[in-house]
Amino acid sequence: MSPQRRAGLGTNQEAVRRHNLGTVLRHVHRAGHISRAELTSLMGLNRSTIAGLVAELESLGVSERAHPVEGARQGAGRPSAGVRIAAEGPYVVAVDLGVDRAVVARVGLGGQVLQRAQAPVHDGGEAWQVGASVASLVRQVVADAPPAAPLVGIGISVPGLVRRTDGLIRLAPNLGWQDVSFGGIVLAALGVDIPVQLGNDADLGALAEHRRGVGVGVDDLIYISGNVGVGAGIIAGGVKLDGAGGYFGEVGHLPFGLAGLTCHCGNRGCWETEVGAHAIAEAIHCPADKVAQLDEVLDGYGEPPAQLRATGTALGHGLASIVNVFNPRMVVLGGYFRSLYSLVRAEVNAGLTERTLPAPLESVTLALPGLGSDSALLGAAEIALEPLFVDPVAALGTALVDVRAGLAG
Amino acid sequence: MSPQRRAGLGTNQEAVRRHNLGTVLRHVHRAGHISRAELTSLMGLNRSTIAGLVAELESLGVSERAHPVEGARQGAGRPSAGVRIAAEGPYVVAVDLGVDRAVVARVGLGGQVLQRAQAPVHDGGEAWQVGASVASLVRQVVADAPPAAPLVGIGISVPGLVRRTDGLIRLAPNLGWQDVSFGGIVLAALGVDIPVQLGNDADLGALAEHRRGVGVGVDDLIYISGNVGVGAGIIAGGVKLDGAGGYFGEVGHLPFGLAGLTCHCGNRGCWETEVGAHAIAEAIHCPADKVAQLDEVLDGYGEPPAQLRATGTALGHGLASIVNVFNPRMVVLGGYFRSLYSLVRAEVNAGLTERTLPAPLESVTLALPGLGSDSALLGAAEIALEPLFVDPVAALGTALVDVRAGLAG
DNA sequence: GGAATTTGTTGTTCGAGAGAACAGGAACGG
DNA sequence: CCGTTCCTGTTCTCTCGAACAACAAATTCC
Repeated sequence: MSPQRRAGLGTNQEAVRRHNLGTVLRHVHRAGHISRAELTSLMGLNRSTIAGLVAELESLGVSERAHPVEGARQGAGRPSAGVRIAAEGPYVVAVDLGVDRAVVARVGLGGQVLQRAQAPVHDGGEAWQVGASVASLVRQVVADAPPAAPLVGIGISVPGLVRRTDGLIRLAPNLGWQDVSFGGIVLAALGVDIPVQLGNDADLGALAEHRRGVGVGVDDLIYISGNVGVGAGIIAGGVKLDGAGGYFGEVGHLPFGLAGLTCHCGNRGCWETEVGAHAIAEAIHCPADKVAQLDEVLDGYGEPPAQLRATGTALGHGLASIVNVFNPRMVVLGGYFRSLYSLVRAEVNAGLTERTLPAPLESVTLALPGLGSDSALLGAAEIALEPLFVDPVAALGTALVDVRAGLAG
Repeated sequence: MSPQRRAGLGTNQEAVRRHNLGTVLRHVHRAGHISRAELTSLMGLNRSTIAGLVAELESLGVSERAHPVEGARQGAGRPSAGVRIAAEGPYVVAVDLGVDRAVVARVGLGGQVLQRAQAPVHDGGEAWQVGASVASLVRQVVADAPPAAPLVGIGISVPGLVRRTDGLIRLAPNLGWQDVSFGGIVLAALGVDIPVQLGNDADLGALAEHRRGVGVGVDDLIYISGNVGVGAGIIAGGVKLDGAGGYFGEVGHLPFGLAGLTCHCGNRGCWETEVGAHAIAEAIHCPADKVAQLDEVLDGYGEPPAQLRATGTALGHGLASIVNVFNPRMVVLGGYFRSLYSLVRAEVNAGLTERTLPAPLESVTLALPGLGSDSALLGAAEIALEPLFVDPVAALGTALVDVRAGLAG
């Protein structure tokens, strides 16, 4: 699931080709439209080698020749031909499973959302019901796709703990799920067998912001997600961290709460009891049935009341500990923290500065997501696309070619 | 400093050879004595390719042909010739800078300590004084080395924050240092210019235990070091985490302390105020001048007094949070925690079990260091050896060949 | 003792990237 | 307006490293 290669293996020449082909595609995916000259300098390979790789990608139907990139290089010399994602190229389906709604999108190489659909998800719905409605959304989203374009896979963002090895949803408290094989359920509802990847919403938010959001070029970042529960996704050295089981970054139960309130996990003083959605909702007397739309409620405020300012300070203090431990260059505040931070920015910053050690403080920045509320969705797309960058030929081999017929059921 | 390759680069054929040669050497280093047949299956390369790589390593003088490995394979077939570290092969010097003493060792490929020396370090000593005495220890340790053997580099373990980019010691509270370029000081005292690597003691402990200690084969582990201050080194996915500046894993200032004692960092309730050496010393009425030997004091106890049992519970509770966040497969308790854990194992385990979430708890193990008190020292050796595994030819090129003459000053 | 099995060795093949030579296309300078 | 300069795409050849095949060597098993 992670892009890390197995350590200790040797490299044969087939692996070289695979890696280089995948890396070219990764660059095209990142930039959308890039010149061959840029590819040569980015990858440090010879012009002729790049030409061969680009030609192979074109023959695979994933990229196509394009006009030179606008405003690329100023000066003399022959302009370099562009490479861009093919119009009828491969795509994936991304699913963002929220507490109250599911968003499904068709996302092409390059990270563009080509089509989108959503539907409400009933609280406490059974997994197979949710799976059926997700499958129906998938069919909608895929209906207008070019017939020749292959479907590479499905990526699903889940608000809960996802086991790394097999994508099993171990625990999703806000969905009321435990040990649910949601990937299999969706595939069964669709009646196909294609690669499915699942991930935690905070992890995927971090991945998306790192690749396409405010965190582009930032190799050490943390994405804190407020989505009823509080979680973090961590990118360290440019790599998404998973932990032994896939549960890396569960910061919601760190005991930052001085009041010592009891948490649903059984312990006391968890950070979630201070800055979790339910805690905030209670503090500002927000009705319980609107907790899922807490960000909209917060956006409605002009001036923050004192309770929110105190929450902002608590958020800043908690972030200080997180920064001390993870030493990130950037912390992205996602979910309802996005709205909260806009309201009480001063308090959060003060709380952070007050408690962070000097060394980690000097290089860290707080930021809002560059992808708005689509972070997790686009992160789901990224993990579904990942096989293409590891081995384009193999990934296209397992892709679903005749999508309409395949999903007709 | 970290073994991660720069992302986005292409692989040319020169890089392939470099990588494969380094990987063979890495395996020989790890195993000490390994058969060529094992190398072929581990690396997935052809027999003849491995033969060529091994021949090159032999011609470089880093490995030599050996008898077949004892008790390797049972069954028919020609026994596979062994590969082992050359007797007069390259070595490094490892330095473990402690609070009260410096240990210096000559360490060969394969991780064997070939020679060792130590000297007390005066509390509050100036960096140049410490540097001079370290340099003198280095000369001792190198004196009996085979004259043909090259010195690849120096690795230094420091109890403090080390900046990743240049190895500057940003802050070492227990040495009273701030912004000290200790690597340069030692090199100047030696009068040579060879590669020097510095690292935090907990980080290096984690690295060593992962490669040569209890954590062999465990790709997600945490090493908690108790050395006056409390810190953690984290290996995730088989890679040591550094963070943006190199300060990843500073867990000593997480606010786990319910009593809310004031810490030297200015905040309240830091974990160090509960399980730090000074806190423990105070709790058991240990004289202040023996804090540096806290482990020996603890080893003197037969039955733990109540105060230590409470400390054990606090340690367990803190570890629970750490396990929740980092989701490791193993937690190694180093420094004086080694002695403490042996005394109050039950309390630590109970505290951990009580507060860890079910999912991360089910896969985690507490362990004692497999390398005793040499973890940080051997970790320092590992980072000094690392260049050899990235590019053996280049690393041997920058190595010091005529060591006696070079260090004669 | 012969068959089976596994490995080391040697020479050849194959494939991917590097490099050189040439052509194409634009900006620049006069 | 035209030649120069600069950079890039294209094509062909070269080089190098890994794979492959065939054979020899060394051990176990029957």
